[in-house]
Amino acid sequence: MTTKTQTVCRGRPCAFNKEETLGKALELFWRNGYEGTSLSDLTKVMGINKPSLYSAFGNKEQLFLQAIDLYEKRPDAFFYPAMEQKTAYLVVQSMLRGAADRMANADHPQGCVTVHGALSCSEASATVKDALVKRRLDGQQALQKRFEQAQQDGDLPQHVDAAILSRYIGTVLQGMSVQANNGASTEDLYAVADMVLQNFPKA
Amino acid sequence: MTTKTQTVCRGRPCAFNKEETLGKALELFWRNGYEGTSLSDLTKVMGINKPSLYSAFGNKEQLFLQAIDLYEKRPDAFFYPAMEQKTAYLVVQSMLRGAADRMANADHPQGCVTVHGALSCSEASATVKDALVKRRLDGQQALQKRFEQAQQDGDLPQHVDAAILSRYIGTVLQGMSVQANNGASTEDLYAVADMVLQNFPKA
DNA sequence: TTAATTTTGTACTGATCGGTAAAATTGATG
DNA sequence: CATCAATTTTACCGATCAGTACAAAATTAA
Repeated sequence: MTTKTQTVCRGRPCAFNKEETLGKALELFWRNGYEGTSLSDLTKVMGINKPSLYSAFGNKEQLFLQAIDLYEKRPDAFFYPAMEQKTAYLVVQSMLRGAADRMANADHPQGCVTVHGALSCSEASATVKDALVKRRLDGQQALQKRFEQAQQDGDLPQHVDAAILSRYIGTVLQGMSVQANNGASTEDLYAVADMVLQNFPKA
Repeated sequence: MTTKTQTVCRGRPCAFNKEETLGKALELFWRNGYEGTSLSDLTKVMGINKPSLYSAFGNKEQLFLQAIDLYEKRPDAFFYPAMEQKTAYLVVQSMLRGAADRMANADHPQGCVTVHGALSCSEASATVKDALVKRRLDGQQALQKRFEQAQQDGDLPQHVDAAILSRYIGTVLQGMSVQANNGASTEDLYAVADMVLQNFPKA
């Protein structure tokens, strides 16, 4: 158990910044998927050798899971932060526009790594696939809870089924991830987002 | 160039039905993706040896592309057939309900192989990924043309942007594929489809 | 029967896969 | 300076990857 910044430790100090290195792994997994990324690719991009990678992150699978953790916590994550908007409409607006901005951003791979990381894979990688499915379902459920809260707050009509609405928004977000993979621009995705927002149930 | 049924040929006859065998390859690619499927997996499920596979289908990449061709032409394909409905609304209704039915059908892998086959992959498989992107864009463009026809027919309002509407529907369909991968049932997907249909622009 | 032709099963190729053993290197501690 | 602990580099492991050489088997044509 090593802490990220160098704790006062004996022995040779770690020559790389763990979080920064993990970010490079994330970028690679994001672009090429879990099975499309090899350890040689990883060590090359991360700038470390395999034994360093294994001692710092465990193995390929654990490295991936840690990269996904970083993905959801990184500064320009948009999903969970959007949940803090004041009304259901504003939550969805922030979420869809955030998705349009980020998913087609050329500074990093297109789409969402939670969708692209391991949508289909061999049975050997089932653990990773299941972890991503769980992330997606967790996000959807959190959104459902947010909609239920909005109904209590009075900014989302009572007749709306929060489970179905959150599934619908989740569907659009995941579809936008595929669209970004198709080469859709932020502008293209904004148009889709607006279409959803125009029909969003009003209080 | 061998034709599918046995042409009158010299030499030892082919011991397997090419299209049927291709169907088994499709099922495997569909479930595990292009890179998640190995030649050993393929030969095992197809019931043939590697030299037979190579002489009949070329190589792994060409086998995949032929499997995708089969996918779009198989009896329970839903996308292009839906295009023949009489109005834009009916086209979309048929498309979304067909997707809900087929994508969560337990008789075969969930979702759409055009989305799941190679969403992310190593650069070595870029050809396959690009082929799938092209399929998705082709489908979306065909839908756009259908919407433009509907506007001429008078069953879709003129003010609607056919390009944006087709992108929106494509987004939902692709999102439904991910939802099916998450374990969503046909019922779940129907609810999403209904949500889209309720807000679909009326003539 | 024999020759020609095609597919079959077996066994193999070099390359790469994820993962690790072992020794050299680095730095803090005494 | 010597000791100890951790990380580094180098080299390797068995397994699997996609793809193929080759000869036995099966069929038609002569």
